[in-house]
Amino acid sequence: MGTDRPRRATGRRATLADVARAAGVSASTASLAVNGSGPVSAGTRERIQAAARTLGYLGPDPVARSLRRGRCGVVAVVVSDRLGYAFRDPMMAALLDGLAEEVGAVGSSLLLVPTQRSAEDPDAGDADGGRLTSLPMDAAVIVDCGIRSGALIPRLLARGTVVVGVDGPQDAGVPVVGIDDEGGVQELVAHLAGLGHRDIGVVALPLALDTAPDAPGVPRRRVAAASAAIGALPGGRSRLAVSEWNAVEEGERLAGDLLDATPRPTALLAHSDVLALGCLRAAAARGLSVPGDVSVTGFDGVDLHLLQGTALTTIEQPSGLKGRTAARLVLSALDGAEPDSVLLPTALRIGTTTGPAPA
Amino acid sequence: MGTDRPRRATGRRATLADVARAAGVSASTASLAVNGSGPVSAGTRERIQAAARTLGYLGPDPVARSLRRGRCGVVAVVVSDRLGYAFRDPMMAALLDGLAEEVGAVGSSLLLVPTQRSAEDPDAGDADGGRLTSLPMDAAVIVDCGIRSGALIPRLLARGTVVVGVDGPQDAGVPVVGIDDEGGVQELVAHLAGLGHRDIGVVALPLALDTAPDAPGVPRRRVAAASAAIGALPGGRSRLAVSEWNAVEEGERLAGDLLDATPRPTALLAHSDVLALGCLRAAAARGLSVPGDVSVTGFDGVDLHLLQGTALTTIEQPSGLKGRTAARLVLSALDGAEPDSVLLPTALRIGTTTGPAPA
DNA sequence: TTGTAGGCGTTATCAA
DNA sequence: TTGATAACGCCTACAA
Repeated sequence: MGTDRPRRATGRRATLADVARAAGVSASTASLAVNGSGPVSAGTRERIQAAARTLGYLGPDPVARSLRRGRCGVVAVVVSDRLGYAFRDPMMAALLDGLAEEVGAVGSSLLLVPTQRSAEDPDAGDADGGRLTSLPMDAAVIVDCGIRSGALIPRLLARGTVVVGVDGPQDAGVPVVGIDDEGGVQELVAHLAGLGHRDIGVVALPLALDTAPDAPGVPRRRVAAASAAIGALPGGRSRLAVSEWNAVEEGERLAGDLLDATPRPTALLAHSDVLALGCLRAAAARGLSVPGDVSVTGFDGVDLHLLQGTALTTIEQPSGLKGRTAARLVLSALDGAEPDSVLLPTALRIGTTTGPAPA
Repeated sequence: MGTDRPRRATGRRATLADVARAAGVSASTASLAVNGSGPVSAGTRERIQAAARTLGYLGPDPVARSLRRGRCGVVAVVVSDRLGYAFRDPMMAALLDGLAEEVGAVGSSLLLVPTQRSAEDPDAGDADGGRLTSLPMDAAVIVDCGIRSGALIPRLLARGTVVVGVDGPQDAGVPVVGIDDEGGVQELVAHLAGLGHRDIGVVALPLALDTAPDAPGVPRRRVAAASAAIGALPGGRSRLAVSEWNAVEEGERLAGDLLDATPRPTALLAHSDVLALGCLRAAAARGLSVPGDVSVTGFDGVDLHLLQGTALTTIEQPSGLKGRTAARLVLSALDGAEPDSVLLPTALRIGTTTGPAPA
């Protein structure tokens, strides 16, 4: 457009300089008065405040202040581009809630940054479309489950942005808040094995959105752990179905495929509660009883609000705490510390969806 | 671990001026080259790019650019402080998805701003804790359902921020994307009345978080419409239970109270699908069959992933479209237009949770 | 207690 | 095609 006038036609908004001029003081004094950040005599302060009111001055411009201070009060959260699905996962809801609570306590807010849709080459330099690095932010939290991080993290770090991972990535030089995924899967398999299950269908989180194979993220870690644990059972057999995204519909579709196979697996081990809910629906749609005909396990321990006293057997993880912990790592890194990664505890929660393998 | 101190270790990050100096050109030319926003000779461009690479220049600083341009590429979404619950509402998920999609198309992102927790006086000047007006943003989308807006909107407008409402507030001088709440409730009541229901329990969204009574938001509008419509039935009787927040647990608690009363209402009209799910759970917990003993209706038309072929009777509203529409209003207002409010269509969807009133 | 000076990093304007 | 200049609005040493 060319006109050097970013503002509205109605004349510009009052600025601190205007206030200072009107009050007959210098801009620096006005700044002190407005921010309460220095000694100002009562009379001067009042004159300044009066001038501010008269001119309709609404406080310092956030952008200008950010430029000057080097901080803008924004923490980015990099999530899957499938926002609609990401938000429908109660585990993500709790995570965001925890994050927002902690960063909000210091006056910062969360900037939601979906990864680019349909990034062909995840390792391309602009896997993030250049967008992430052109938005104002003090720090970025990478929620690894469902993210192709590509060259994102190095670029953010080079910029001086604080980066914290959730559930990954490992070995990227950033602190990560995570859980023992492998341990959790092993517990589930052991539980099923104890009930006599040998033929287990695995409904996995989307591998396509995982980090690179050599630095596996949540989906690959859980898949590998499940294959290994099931394969180690005497007579153990696992069949893998990989979802396109973490959604109930996907769980239902994949579980349907697995349950229609012959012989039918006696248990389904889903890698999220959301996928597990889909498994339950698939079983119900086929008239199969749970756990009579087939056992189902999830992972996350969120409240799915299942009807009639059904409780999912799952691995509980502290999602809200995860968010709060990630926020604390962010804040301490912004304070100049170099926080270490954190591993949070999980627990097997046995519900009503697992039982003895049918004969 | 390791040596990741890309920040202050070697001094400041490379700036455009550094690149220009290294390439032996002026800052303005460097800017043109870096942004591709003007005529630069091939040779000069290459020298500049080489210098940028050498110095590790990563592109313009977003904050400085924002200050200069007067735009920062951030659209705030003001939501209930109960983020954990807000996000667990599939209707909010769809709304955010739609919003993110449209604003993302022009390179902007969403800034999540929860309203202040426990604001005593919603009309106080700093009902937003001063936070909203101290964060960088080009526009704000106020999701009215569950928000005390207080003095927020006037303050944002005074700042020159574009403001768009979703579901309200009416008459605040900002364009609003909404639906016909009253019409929807009336359709539901008519449907129930046609099935013989006269004694109807109403499970309402949190009024406490509503806008001022004289400019009612979604909760009050739906409550008023329900009272009026039920009261207009011959022999019609309504009982009201108001939730503290929009969550399944709340619906369950309130529906429990209503169902335990004598005489028991023959139908529950919940003002959101999430609350309705709670109603279904409460009925199940009491061994009441739906719709045999009690009918249940919701509002929103989201997919609750109910088990076993249960489908909620509800009012469908186009949540994703709502988000996309709000985004379009934002973008056109940022372009200098003065967009009008939009009313989106709804439709009654009859499921399996409503049936004839028991004798 | 107040004012002066300088700069945060970028980009629009205009002249060369 | 390039460069000099001037903001954008604010804040903080430092000086008075």
